[in-house]
Amino acid sequence: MYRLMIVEDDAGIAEAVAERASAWNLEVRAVTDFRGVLREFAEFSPHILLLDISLPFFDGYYWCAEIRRASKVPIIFLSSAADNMNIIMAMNLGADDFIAKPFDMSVLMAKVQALLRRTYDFAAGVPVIEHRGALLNTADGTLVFNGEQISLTQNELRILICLMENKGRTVSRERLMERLWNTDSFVDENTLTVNVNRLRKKLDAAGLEGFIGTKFGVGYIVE
Amino acid sequence: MYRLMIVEDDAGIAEAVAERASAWNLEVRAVTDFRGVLREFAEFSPHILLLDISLPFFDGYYWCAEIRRASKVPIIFLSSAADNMNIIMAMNLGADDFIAKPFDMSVLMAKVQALLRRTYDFAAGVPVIEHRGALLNTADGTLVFNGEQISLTQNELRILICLMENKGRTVSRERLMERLWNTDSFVDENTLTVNVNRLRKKLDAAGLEGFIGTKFGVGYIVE
DNA sequence: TCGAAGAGTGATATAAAGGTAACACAGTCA
DNA sequence: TGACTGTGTTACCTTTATATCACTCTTCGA
Repeated sequence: MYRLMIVEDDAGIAEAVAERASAWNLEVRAVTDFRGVLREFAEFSPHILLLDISLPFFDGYYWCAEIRRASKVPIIFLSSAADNMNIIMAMNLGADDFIAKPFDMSVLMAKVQALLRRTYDFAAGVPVIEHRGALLNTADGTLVFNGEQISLTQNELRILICLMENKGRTVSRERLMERLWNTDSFVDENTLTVNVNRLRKKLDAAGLEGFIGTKFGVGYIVE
Repeated sequence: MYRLMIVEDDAGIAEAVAERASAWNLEVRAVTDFRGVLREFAEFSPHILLLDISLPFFDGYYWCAEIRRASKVPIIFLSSAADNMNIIMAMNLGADDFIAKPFDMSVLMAKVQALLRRTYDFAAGVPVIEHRGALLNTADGTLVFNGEQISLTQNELRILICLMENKGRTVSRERLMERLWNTDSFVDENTLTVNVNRLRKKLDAAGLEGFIGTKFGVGYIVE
């Protein structure tokens, strides 16, 4: 089951989208704290994100840029200011689509489906990332390798998702910190180290030695 | 270099797109045989496909469905018939986006780039410098040559970036000193020598002998 | 209410990177 | 050629980044 997160200050629209998306069998979270978007994003870890541009406190462009620092999650902008400049700006910030308000709900849903399909592979109905024969199901947070199931904690799962979403590339410790604990609560840097360590132990025990590599002075990598 | 294929019977549009896409460093094929779309598709094997809906012989929906039987290539529809029903239909056929005619060329290009990025991984966009077949990934400090990966330390990376950005020109030791240690802390001049030495050893070991040359009394050069 | 699991903290251990000094070697010029 | 200066090489030491371990605190359910 895919998770959809919507950041939209018009409660009417947010509600309508939520209702319709639920009908499409999507789990929906409508953000209401427009200062804590990053925290909610990290918590909910959606498979797709709908972003309004005009928001209280910070605008959609800001959140898009922030989120793109740590995640490749598909992003669709929803905005009444749908002139060419805004569209181009959004795309350059890493957005995947741009829908003008008011929009037809069926069109939105069709685009959401298309983007989910594009991102999480055509055939599979489940968002699964594979590497070295290990299958990470990002929907329910299970890792399967060699027929055995490795159970991960929240923290371990988030770390692994972030690394596997970016496999082949180094993910900085800073990014992981942001993704796990969003700046409001000050968490020791070492806590990340410890959590990576715990994750590695589980992977090792399952026969996945060296699954997570260290790039000294930079971060971690799965490759 | 990505290949873009456009299926469009208005030669003016096709040409304009081809021109603009070339400027974006895309290889372009404009289909002219509207019965042999599949053959041309197979021949050219594009990374992305732009499809008009109203075409001679068969319409864009037909080709989209045909192509989707064998390929997951990203498809963007271009059409003047951009009502909701058409959009939904296109998306359900496996399209990735739908752009109404007439369209702004910059918007089209932004969407093409976004879709290529989404489909062929975000890696494109990471600043990479090339020389003598060696690729320097400035984001995570790795140098790839002959299939093997050389990991560099912070200092080594900075030196190499500075030299490769100025390839063909001699970079003074003074300038490297400035770039590595920002004047506030007084660092021995020899430290630079040592770091260059360490970098050279890694390059030599990877088969890149003489990658960094010395200009006696001036500085270092990559050429 | 007890115990197990998850999560954060601090202390300490280890490994990697960076800096320094001593000396060797190479270009330059009288 | 020999003195001088710039650069290369090596060994050693300091600093910093990461790993590991032991402990605490919280939550949650039996």
